Amino acid sequence: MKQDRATIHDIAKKLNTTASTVSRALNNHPRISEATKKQVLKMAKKLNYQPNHIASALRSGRSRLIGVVLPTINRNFFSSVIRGIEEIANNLDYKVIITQSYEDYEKEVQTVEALLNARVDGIIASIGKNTENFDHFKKVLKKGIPLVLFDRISNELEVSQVVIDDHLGAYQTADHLIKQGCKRIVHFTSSQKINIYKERKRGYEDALKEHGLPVDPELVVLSNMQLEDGRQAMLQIIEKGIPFDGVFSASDYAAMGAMQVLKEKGFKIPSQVKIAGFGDEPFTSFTEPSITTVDQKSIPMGRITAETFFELLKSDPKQSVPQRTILKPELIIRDSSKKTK
Amino acid sequence: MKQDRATIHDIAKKLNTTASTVSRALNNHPRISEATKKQVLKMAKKLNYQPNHIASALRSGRSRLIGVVLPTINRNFFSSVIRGIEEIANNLDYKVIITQSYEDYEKEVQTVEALLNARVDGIIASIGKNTENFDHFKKVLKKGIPLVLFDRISNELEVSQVVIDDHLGAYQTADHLIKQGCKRIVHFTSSQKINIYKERKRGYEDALKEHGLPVDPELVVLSNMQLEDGRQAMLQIIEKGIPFDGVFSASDYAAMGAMQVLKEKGFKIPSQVKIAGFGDEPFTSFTEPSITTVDQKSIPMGRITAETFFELLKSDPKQSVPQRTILKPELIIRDSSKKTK
DNA sequence: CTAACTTGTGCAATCGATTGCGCAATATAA
DNA sequence: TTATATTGCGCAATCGATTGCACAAGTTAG
Repeated sequence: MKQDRATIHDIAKKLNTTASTVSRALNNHPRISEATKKQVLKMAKKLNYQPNHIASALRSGRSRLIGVVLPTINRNFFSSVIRGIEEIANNLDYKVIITQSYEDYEKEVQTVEALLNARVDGIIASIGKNTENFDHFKKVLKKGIPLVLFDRISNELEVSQVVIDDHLGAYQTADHLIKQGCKRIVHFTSSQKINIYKERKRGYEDALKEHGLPVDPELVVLSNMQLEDGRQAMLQIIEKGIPFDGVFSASDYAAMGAMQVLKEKGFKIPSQVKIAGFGDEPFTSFTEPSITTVDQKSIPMGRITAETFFELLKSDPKQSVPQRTILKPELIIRDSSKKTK
Repeated sequence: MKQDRATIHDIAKKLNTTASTVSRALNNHPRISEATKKQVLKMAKKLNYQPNHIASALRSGRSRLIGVVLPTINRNFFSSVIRGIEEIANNLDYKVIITQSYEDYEKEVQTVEALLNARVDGIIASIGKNTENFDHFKKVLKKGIPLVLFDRISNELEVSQVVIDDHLGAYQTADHLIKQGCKRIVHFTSSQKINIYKERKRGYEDALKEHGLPVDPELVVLSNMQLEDGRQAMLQIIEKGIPFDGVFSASDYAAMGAMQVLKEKGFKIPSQVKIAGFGDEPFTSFTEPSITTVDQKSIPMGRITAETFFELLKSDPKQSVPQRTILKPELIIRDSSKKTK
């Protein structure tokens, strides 16, 4: 009784019918009678039949696998997005394969290649920092394989994508700092080749202009925006004696670094200097003072990315137009930017 | 020329040989001559041949897929473990499918079932909080499919597993607090059905005994140990007027909650009360004061889990003995437990 | 020089499900 | 009642690679 794996043939044999009929019955094919379907289902249950997805994938060309490519998984933002993706995919009985590019171009290319070989039904990706050539993604598109990008995107690609409105998030944050009294706001950013940082910087500048404040390049510092980068950047500004009364960092980690240095140097936050970050990293609510930041809506972003993906999957690959979704970020005001008259 | 997907048959045709030979040549079979191998490789490159893993999986029974089951991916510990797992798996050209159980028993069972249907070559899992029946894992073992558990394990299962020495981590932490002068240490823990919390509590108690201090059940609070739970627990202790001079929480989040309440109530940390958590969440180094905690070695844990998995995969399923690896945790001493004479 | 291996390849079955086509039986239309 | 549709199901090919077995040619042993 225990021949572990029943196949559709086993079911067919027991029912004196053929595998074709069983297959169609299980897939709820309209040309199979209700009676037959019922029988098949019953026998399938009795034999504890479990479909072999591999066999199905080979013949049908649909593997029910999605490949996800991202820089690294152990960062709050990315793991939250994956959470959202997996949630939706799981409901539709799709499996999610995750791979990491470690911000390495070669690795990203290899990884995409490997996913194609695994015959995933489509790919969801967030582009690595150092990727400037997009042929590997173009290849995916050319093959007619669904591709959706999120957060880190490229305008070079005609592809569906989901991002937050980085410009708006940054604009609102800078606007908020200004309204709290800041006149000279330091901005930490990173390579302007990366869409999100370019947009955030633009948002910052637009807010300044809107309020008639000068846009001073001296106040803008480029780095990788890790904790240490934020510290160094802040130190430099202070040592150079550049006057400032606010810090808006495009990354929470760099904001934290800046805050540490400021506190060490005896600046009072928020009375002397106000601080805001970006990303709503969990730690921002636990610091002292807690850090004003922008919620990137990572879990919804994952869900919407997955939904976009599945719509693409359903649609005719030839005539579908890339969907571009822009989510609204949310400014989270905390103590680091409180007005102190 | 661009018939996108070349198969081994295409290669065979061009070379006037058969698919068998091509297959063997590509797999470096010893019975194929070097000359033939060279030719095949060359033609494969020329045709831009990409193996179809699905077809290979169907015939060979090896899918090169690993299923990973965990409560939720967007928690630092778990995403770090996955990072480690994916690193190793990727090197060996295996793909990692991740699934989340959301600490839900039914979901966990379904998920394991689904992974089996996807014909993964094996499963790596961390058991959900509410799982008390392990039949789904026993089934995996019975089928001879490699299974490795990490962190949240069960003694009911004869299975390979990778954990940290929770007892040691907790013992060292409690020992440290005592040496810093604590005499009455509150302990936050969770369901004692979960191995890690049981072990941590044991470590805490053993340290007390070792130093001749009483083990007072009044000082032990059970909860889910999220931020809010930590707050509530701390409030209760304070309101009940139970005397204490230290807090050792089996979770960093609850430690944070406790710290917030203590500060709100005017307690001085660490001079009046010393605090320690467990897990080395990123935020613990950013709080004020920074929180003493235990590094769970999540990325190495992921790597070792994967390595254990692949050894299991190589070995004869019938005669392999479960491997149990216990990693040494590392106590990270920060300001929240500094001695203040 | 013959028996016994070793080497190098080909044949054909196989993994398990899907699916285009064909056909009989039944239903509907005219 | 006859012509046309519709319904329900089986046949057999197919997806692309793997692999046990057979066998010819070349090697080695005795």
